[in-house]
Order: sequence, then structure tokens, then C-alpha cells
Amino acid sequence: MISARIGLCEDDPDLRSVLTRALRAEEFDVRATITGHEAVEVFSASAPDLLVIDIGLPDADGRDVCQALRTHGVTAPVLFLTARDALSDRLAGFHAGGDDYLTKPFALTELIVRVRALLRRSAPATPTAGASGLWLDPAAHAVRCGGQLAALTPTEFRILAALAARPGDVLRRRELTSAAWPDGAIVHANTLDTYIGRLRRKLDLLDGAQHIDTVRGVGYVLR
Amino acid sequence: MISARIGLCEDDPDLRSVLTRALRAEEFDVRATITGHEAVEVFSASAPDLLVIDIGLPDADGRDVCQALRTHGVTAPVLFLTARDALSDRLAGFHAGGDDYLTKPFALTELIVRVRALLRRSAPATPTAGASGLWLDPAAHAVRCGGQLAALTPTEFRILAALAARPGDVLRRRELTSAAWPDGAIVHANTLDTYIGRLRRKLDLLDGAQHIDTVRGVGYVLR
DNA sequence: GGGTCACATGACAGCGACCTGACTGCTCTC
DNA sequence: GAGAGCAGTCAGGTCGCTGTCATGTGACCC
Repeated sequence: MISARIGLCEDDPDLRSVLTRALRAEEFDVRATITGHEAVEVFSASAPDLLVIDIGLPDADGRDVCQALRTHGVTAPVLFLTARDALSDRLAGFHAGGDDYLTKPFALTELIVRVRALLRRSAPATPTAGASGLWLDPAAHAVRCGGQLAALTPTEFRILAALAARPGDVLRRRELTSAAWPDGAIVHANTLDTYIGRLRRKLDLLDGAQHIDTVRGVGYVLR
Repeated sequence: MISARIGLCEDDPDLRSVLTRALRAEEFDVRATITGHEAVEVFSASAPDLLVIDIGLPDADGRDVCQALRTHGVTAPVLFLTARDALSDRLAGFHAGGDDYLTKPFALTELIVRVRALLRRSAPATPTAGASGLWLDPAAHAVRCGGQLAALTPTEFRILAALAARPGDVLRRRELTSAAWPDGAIVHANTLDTYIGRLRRKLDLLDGAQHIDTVRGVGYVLR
């Protein structure tokens, strides 16, 4: 699968750098911009698959940047970043349009999960986990297989999302841990094993197949 | 695919005529209305797949029309037409649950592009609430199931309408809260729980089935 | 085979999210 | 003012998610 192109617009140098590196670490093709005007110029010329835009840009409101891009025919979903104290329910309307927002401060893992969820939603025709027959449904917080559906807890969902993001690739234990738990969280080594076991049980009830393989000494892989 | 039904509300005869013909030329099934009251009457009776509403209607503000339709259970995305440079209008439009904006004057091709984008984005998320066996009855402020009918209070209706707008999707608590209460309203976290409980009791009396599921740590889902 | 290690699995306690019934206050109508 | 109905809060109970532990199992190396 070709990596998704993500357009980023964030004026704070530190945050911009962190976000860019975090997204690139997840194999995304990131193009970072600093001002709203730059974002409109760059992304209307070559539309990315998803936009991550800070609401509080110095030269323009992030929502106006979005609006301007929409008038240029850019239909990619947008993930807004907003300060918690500036958050109000007025942003809720964006959900109906398929967009999303994240309040600062946020865990990078949360950003990654949201980004993947938005990308998945905007490309509903793309099977999520390759040939595994599994279908991650972020809207339902569940996994589908055939007509069956299994509800997942938040932690189970994050782990399976990380695996499904790169089907066929072996994900190291530390990669999975950092994807499922916030940075700095201390989780017992065995905790991941337990969750893998729970996921396997739920997936097994769906179609009786083995979806998550163990790669001894390395990690796990979704096939 | 059956052509999408588009509800148009525009008082200016020239613009109405141009828009109607342009959309029909794109194979859309257009129903044009002139006043806000007519729009509410017509489109709450037979909800289209998308609404195009002028903000500056003579008898009502387009945002109020949108708001009224939302409380009638109409969940279709809305494209507002508005005068240029009206930032406050934009924000207020999103308050009303609108999904996109177009500032006059605009190119017809822009309109078409964004209509298609909105339809594309909303398509997977808008099966009718009938899939759950429940039917929202805005006129009676009630919910029907089979031949049974349960009266709902206004707040209960708004919550159920929000859930029914996206059956199968988990709605976060904050989404439901912002859908059921006005912006800025401070409601105790537990209040939503209480209303969910009341709704469950009423729905349970209709057919004895469990309609609203809890997704722990996330929100609620109508199935 | 025997030892070691990594992983699998079932059980469990803590905790927080959620559920529920009861209650108060408010508004509207008569 | 009385009554009815709705909205919102509270307290206490229940339930499920989470993370950990103990123990079992299988892979690998010698």
C-alpha cells in the first residue's frame, strides 16, 4: 500500500517538528506548512489524503483555512488541533461532516489512531487489513468479518488498529505498546500478551481463523 | 445508483432557477423551495440526501431552518449559501449542524464539486433509522416501532434523533451532549446517563428489545 | 533429555464508568 | 395555588475494563 499523504499546518516549531516526525515514523508522507496562507497555497495545488490543521494559527483561523481549501475542491478529511481551554461544543458540527478534532495536549498515539480512522473513513472501499478479511470499523469501535461484528474495548481497538495499519508487517512489542498506551505509560510486559489473547479470542469467534501470529522474540503480525 | 435527492431553498428566482437546472443537469433529483417555512414543511416530510439552503431567506434565517430540520430528525448534510466575508455566519452555521459553506458569488462547478463531496462523505453514514426497526416521528414528537408509539420529551427526542442519524456508529458522549443541549450549556456528566436510561425504558416498552448499546469509555450506539 | 526463556491463559482485585431510583426545582396550565 | 410534566442532580449500587499475577505450554539451545 502506498503511504497516505498528510498535510500538516502548525505554526509552533516544536509541535510541528514532533508531529512531523511522529507521522513519518508511522510511514506517512508528511508535508508540513507553517502559516494558513502557505497551507492553502500548497495543499490546493496538490491535495493530500488528509489534513491536520491547528485552529489557532497566527495569520488565519484554521477553520477558514479548511473553508478556503474546500472552495478549491479539496475534499480530504480534516483533523483540527485546538487548545482545551478554547474548546467549545461549536466544533461538534464537524463530526457530521466526517472530520474530527483533537484537544491539546494530546497523546501522539491518539493522534495516530484518529488519523488512521479518518483515512479509513474517507476511503470506505479499501479493505482495512488487506487479505485478512477483517474490517476495522472505527465508527462502531468494532471489527467486522463477513457479516459478523465483534465489539472491542478501547485498548483492544488501539492494538488491533496498530496491527491492521500494517498487515503482514511484524510489529515489535515496543511499537505496539507505544501505539496502545500513552507516551510514558508504564505497562507490565505481560499486559500486551493478555490483550493479544483477548483479541485472538474475539477474532476467533468471528470466523474461527487465526489472524494474529506470534513472531517469537520480535512481536506480532496480522495476516 | 439512484440519483441523489437534493433539497434546495433559495428565495431569489434567478439563482433558484440556475441552481435547479445546474443540479438537474448533473442527474440530481432536485426539489426546490422558496421560503424557510416551506423548506421545513417539505423536507421534514420527505428528507432529501442533501440540502442546499440560502442563509439570507426573507422569512427565516437559513440556520434556523437547518436547526428546525435537525430537530425533526433530518440528518442530511447541509450546504449553506452565504454572502462573502461573513465569518460569524460560518460559525453560527456550524452551531446549527451545517456541514459546508459556499460564499456568493460562486462558480457552479464549485457548487457541484462540493455537493458531490458532501454526498460522498455522508453516504456511508446515513442509512435510515428504520434499520433498527425504530421510526422517529417528528410531528408527534414520538418514536414508533411496529404499531406501537412512545411519546418522547424534547430532550429525549433530540438525543434519540442524534443516535438515529448514524445507526451503528458509536456517538461519543460529547457529541450527544452537544446535539441535545445548546452550545455553552453546562450539563452534569451524569445527566446524559439518566436520559439514556429513560429512553431505554421507553424503547423497551415498545418491543422489548435492546436498542441502545453502551460502548464503555466511548459513548452509545443505536443498532 | 533437560534447562531456559518467551509467550499463553485463566483468575482476580481495583477502579472508574455507567445505571437507576429518588429527589428538587422549574414552567406551564387550569 | 394546585397539579402535572419536564429537566437536571445526587447517591449508591452494579458492571466491565484494565492491569497484574500465577501457572501452564511450547520453542529453542545445549
